[in-house]
Amino acid sequence: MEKYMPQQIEKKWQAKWQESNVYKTEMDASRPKYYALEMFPYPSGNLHMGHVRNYSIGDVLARYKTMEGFNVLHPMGFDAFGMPAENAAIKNGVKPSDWTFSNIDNMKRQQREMGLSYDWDREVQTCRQDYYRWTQWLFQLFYKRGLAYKKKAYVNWCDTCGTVLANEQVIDGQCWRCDSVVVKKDLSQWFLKITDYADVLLKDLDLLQGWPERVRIMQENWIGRSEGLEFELEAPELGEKIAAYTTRPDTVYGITFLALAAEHPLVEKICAKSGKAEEIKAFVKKVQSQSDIERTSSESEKEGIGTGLYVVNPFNGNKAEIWITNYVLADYGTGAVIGVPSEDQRDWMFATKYGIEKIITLQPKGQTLVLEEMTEAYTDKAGVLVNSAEFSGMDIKAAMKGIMDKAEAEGFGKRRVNYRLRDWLISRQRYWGAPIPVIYCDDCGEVLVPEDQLPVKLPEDVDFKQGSVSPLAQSKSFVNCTCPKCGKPARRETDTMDTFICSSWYYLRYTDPHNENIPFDKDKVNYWAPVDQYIGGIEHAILHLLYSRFFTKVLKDAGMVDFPEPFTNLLTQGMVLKDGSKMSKSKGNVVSPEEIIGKYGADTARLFILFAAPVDRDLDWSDQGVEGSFRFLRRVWRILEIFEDKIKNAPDEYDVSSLTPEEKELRHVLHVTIQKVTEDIKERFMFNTAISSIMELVNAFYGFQNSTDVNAGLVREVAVNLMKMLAPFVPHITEELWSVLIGEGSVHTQKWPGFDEEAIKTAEVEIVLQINGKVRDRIMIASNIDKSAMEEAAKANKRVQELTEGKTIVKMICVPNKLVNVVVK
RNA sequence: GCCGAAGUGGCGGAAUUGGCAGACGCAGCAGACUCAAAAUCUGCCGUUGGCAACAACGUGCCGGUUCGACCCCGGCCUUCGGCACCA
Repeated sequence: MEKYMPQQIEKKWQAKWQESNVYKTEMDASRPKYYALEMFPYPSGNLHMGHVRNYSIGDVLARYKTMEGFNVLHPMGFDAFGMPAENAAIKNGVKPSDWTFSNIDNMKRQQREMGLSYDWDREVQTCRQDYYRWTQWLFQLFYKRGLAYKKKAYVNWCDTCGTVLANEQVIDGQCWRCDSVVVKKDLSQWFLKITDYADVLLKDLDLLQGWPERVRIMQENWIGRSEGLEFELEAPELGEKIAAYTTRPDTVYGITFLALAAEHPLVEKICAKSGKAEEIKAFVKKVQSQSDIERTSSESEKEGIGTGLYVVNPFNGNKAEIWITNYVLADYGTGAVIGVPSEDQRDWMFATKYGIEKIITLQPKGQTLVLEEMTEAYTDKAGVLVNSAEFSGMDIKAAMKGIMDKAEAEGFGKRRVNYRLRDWLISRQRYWGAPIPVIYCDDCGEVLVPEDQLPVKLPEDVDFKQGSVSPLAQSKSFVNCTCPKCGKPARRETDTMDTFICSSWYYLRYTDPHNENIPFDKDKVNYWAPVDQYIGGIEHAILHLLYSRFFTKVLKDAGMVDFPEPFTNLLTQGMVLKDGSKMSKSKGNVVSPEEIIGKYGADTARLFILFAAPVDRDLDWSDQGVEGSFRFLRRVWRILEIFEDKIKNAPDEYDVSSLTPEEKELRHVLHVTIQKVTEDIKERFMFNTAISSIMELVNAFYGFQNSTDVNAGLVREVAVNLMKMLAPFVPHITEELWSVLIGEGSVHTQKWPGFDEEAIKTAEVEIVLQINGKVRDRIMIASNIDKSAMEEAAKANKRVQELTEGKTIVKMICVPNKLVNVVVK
């Protein structure tokens, strides 16, 4: 055998695998399937270590499941629409498509150099017409089902990106991509009605037992369900009823004002009637000029302006002044909030600031609150109602029920569930995305582009000069069209879709990527999907994972898939850090995968990244650690080289009973390792400990490096299983060793090894002897002996005798094959 | 503020169901091989005391349960992540 030369053998095997198409998968209803999926990347141009980690984890699973006998689907593709391509066009004059495709080519090359077992025939690229045609088709499906609509609304606008953003894409009031401060704009935009599915998206989180709990909790919080009462308060001077929503109906007798959002639809009418029109308008203008950060920070000052107009509390006929405020959100509940200063801290501060009356309607048990002595609201949800007409004297629970019943009986209110989740704003005023397939006609209004005319293609005659808003709007050939209904001249929608739409269904397209008639065949999708194991970063906990769940539920309702959830199991990998912080160009701590692979080979890179930390924890990159992984592979190579002749010439079957005690011990270690590695991969995703136990096996193997007369059958057994167990982690070196030493077939198509129960058993075990819980000695005893025999062995021990002399043995605790604890006084 | 996760040697981490704390690796130290170095192989490697056998201490802090606690319970501290005027 020659020296271990990773670069040579890796290139060789990558070429062979590609040539023989070994990773191609076909549907086969007679075999159990396994769908392993890593989140597809944005084609930024180069893989980073996060990708390497992501794909290494997925590849181990895919290869392992294949060896276990599953029909494994393991595809890869590119989330290829988006701003960076367009920015490159603006900056360098490159066409977004050229920029994207050349980046894809480079990243695919890098992925191939990692030795990943993808079925490249199934690749999808969301920016290609054969894909976005179906993205548009799905948009129309949503439209036809009443789930896509256009409305004028105050939306998030990023000036730097020149486009609107979804709520999920605003992080701390800033654009998720460029960190610019997001402002509100009143625009007419397309939305998907994800709120229709809020309830089921929340409820079905229970089905996702294979997801990390924290991700489920994050989604639960994001959806934010609350129950309460919505009721109407009459405003006689306006001739209107104003609806308000509260989760504390028990406090309604304490209402002393009504707070409206600055964007509330009645603000204009209020101005007309109030006599303070100019002041109110000035206040509203000031509020709207504030950024989201200023407006939504809980520390920021609550401000408002009294309108002099009032509403009537329908429960007790009390008058309450209407205030316009900076803290009520227009798009949650009804945009109007009852003010109950004595039982809500924010209302308390607001009322104190503006001299608004406070009424106590709730008293804690065994205590009497007096307004003059209070310095803050009483917000505990416990106590007895006072000043609340027929509800006085009731506890909160009874009062809540009674008050809501009353509102419903008298017809001015209704129980209601509210969600924090808002509809998904999907319009983007950008070029490099899937055009929204809608036409506007002066006579017919909003018309869908007929299905046989899909895709609505992106035009080529586009000007990307910086600052130009919505490049598509400038392409006359794109905008001008005829109405599919009446044939008159019409205009095309010039907005494209949020790229998160493209990524909300790609995992379904992989099951049938070349279908030209429908997005995917029902039989195929129901065979392969849902994804058995999805792997990706925690940063998608809400965005992509919530949108994909929504899509799947709509497609299920449309009869296109039979399953309610797209991803049965989710693994959220940790980040790859260097020197304790995230790798970034600005910090200058980036380690390039290409460089590492060039120096040590892909196997070393994969091994290190899987060994250095558990998959779900952050991993600190260590150049010395990489050296260690490389050393281990050389060590494997060398021990097999030492035994080359024995391995090649030994039979597969041999007489195990003829082994020496030392050889039996090696065989014991082998089978314990098989058991441990199998469990670590299959049950626990603990690849780091799986690798460490393989290292222990190799260490044990080295104990025989100078034993020329060691049993050849055993050596072959150890070598064969060592190669098989390492194969999912380091596919190239194991394939090379397999071809040299075994010769037949590929290591990757071998059956995953089982372990021999007999070999795992041992005649003797070491047990610990404790006195009062402290370890005092260790002895070898026969395994699986009964309790009394263990006690006898402990009592016979010299150390135990010495240390218990003159003391009384209270009791003895025996744990089979582990320990005896002698309790003495 | 609310919700969640984590805290173990010089470092990454292990201990799967309450049962030997520190597997495996990195770094370090020593030996073998070598003219020498590198590479490789072998051994040592939590702290303190001791020639040693061994003893005491030790999993963020304080307390509890237990024969026995990194693990369970109560109360804190620190770090990280998510949400944050949602009425």
